[in-house]
Amino acid sequence: MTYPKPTLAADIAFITVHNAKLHCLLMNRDDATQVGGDWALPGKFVHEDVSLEDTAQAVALEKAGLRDVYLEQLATYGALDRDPRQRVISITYLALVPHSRIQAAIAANPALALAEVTTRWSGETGGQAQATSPEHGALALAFDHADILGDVVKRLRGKLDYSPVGLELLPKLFTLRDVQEIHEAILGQKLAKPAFRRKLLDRNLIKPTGQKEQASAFRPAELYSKTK
Amino acid sequence: MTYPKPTLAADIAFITVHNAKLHCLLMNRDDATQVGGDWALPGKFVHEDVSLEDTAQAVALEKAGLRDVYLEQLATYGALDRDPRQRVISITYLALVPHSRIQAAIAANPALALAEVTTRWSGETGGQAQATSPEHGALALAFDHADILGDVVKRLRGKLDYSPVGLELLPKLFTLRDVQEIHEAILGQKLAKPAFRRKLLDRNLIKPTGQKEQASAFRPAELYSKTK
DNA sequence: TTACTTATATCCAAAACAGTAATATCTATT
DNA sequence: AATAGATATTACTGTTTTGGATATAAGTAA
Repeated sequence: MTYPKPTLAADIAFITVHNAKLHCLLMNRDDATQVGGDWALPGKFVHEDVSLEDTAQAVALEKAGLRDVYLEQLATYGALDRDPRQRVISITYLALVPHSRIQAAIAANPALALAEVTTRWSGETGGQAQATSPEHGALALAFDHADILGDVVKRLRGKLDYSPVGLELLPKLFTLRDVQEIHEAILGQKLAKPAFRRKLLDRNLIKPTGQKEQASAFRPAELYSKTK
Repeated sequence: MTYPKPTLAADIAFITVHNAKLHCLLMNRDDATQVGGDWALPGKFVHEDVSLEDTAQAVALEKAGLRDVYLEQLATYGALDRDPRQRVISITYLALVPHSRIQAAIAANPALALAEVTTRWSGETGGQAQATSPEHGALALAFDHADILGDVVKRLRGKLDYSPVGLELLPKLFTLRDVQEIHEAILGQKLAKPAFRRKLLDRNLIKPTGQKEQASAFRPAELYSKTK
């Protein structure tokens, strides 16, 4: 059977938390025709002989120099006019990466920027997200990537309710405060410390290591690691 | 840019609850080459000039004669060898349809069958699902459709925790028992009646109509409708 | 009218939750 | 060495939520 096939792309939202704020890695588009915004999620086309997962990992490696990132499929976007030049269907992935790893990627590639992600809505319905970076200010997002980023935030918030989310965003050893900071950044609101501690520890997903936080100005917190 | 594009399909899991059991609409494949199983989720190829949502609704209309079904995107499956004949990437949708509507579809198309869906696993990880119909017994599922059905069940169960799921599976008027039966079918376990009532009513997603159930052998229950 | 079945409302104990306060521990300063 | 300051950790308490059981109401059928 032969018929006009649409073009398929895999785009990735590399998410991290920095300074208690949610951030996403964005790429400056140096296309000759700047259609619909200068900044976009890193991505590449899906070829016939490469699996989706491999394509996504290839994006991570080629665009950000990252190996073995935590990936999770988000959704597939296929509106007819999402790219005004040609029909492109985008399979979007969510990548959770510790800030330390993202920093290395940015330093190596000047087209990349780490933008803070904020959302306009407050309820449950979702909506668009906005990206802002210290160097470039508000970033104009290409295609439907503002909608996608909105869905990213929605997914992250939804997962926090039932799932031990956020550990992928942390290094091997971390304090309870680090975890709380991540949850607060994703939810966009402060959480009560004792309640958060209890819920986290009761799930038995992290375990104390006996080691203490280094270079603390005051009493250092205990370091935890994932139970595996 | 030109490169070898993969083929894209939209497949739909039409889900309904019948006799307190979870069911899915499956289609008998009459291909000359019966590769990997006789039964599959209804689907069609995605064309360059049709949106994903429209393609999915077209599947509903062409294969099952259903208009305006409730659709929700599930996930996109793109393993290299999921179809041994050629590379096909499947964007899978979940459709929730009242049993009355499904029945009409089956009567009109002999290639269709409504199969009970059961899962082997019990925990959280997920896994494959099995399809059984009274006429054909255990159905051999094509491609990775057993995995997809497993993800369908997982998604449905996950949504029950936080969302008013199941109302799409019911007619306009329904009893609280109908809703509970749907939840029990999805979760695969019995629920306590008073607790279920409270949680459901406290969410204010359904409202009493003052009307009574018809043709009940004993005391008829009150009929409810969605609040909108 | 009575037995029977199911729907609906009421009640109580157990568990989960949130918020506040108290204590412990470490650093920096004097 | 002692103390103040800041933060981590634990302990306590009242409130809310949950689950299960029970009681009451409402309808059908004999």
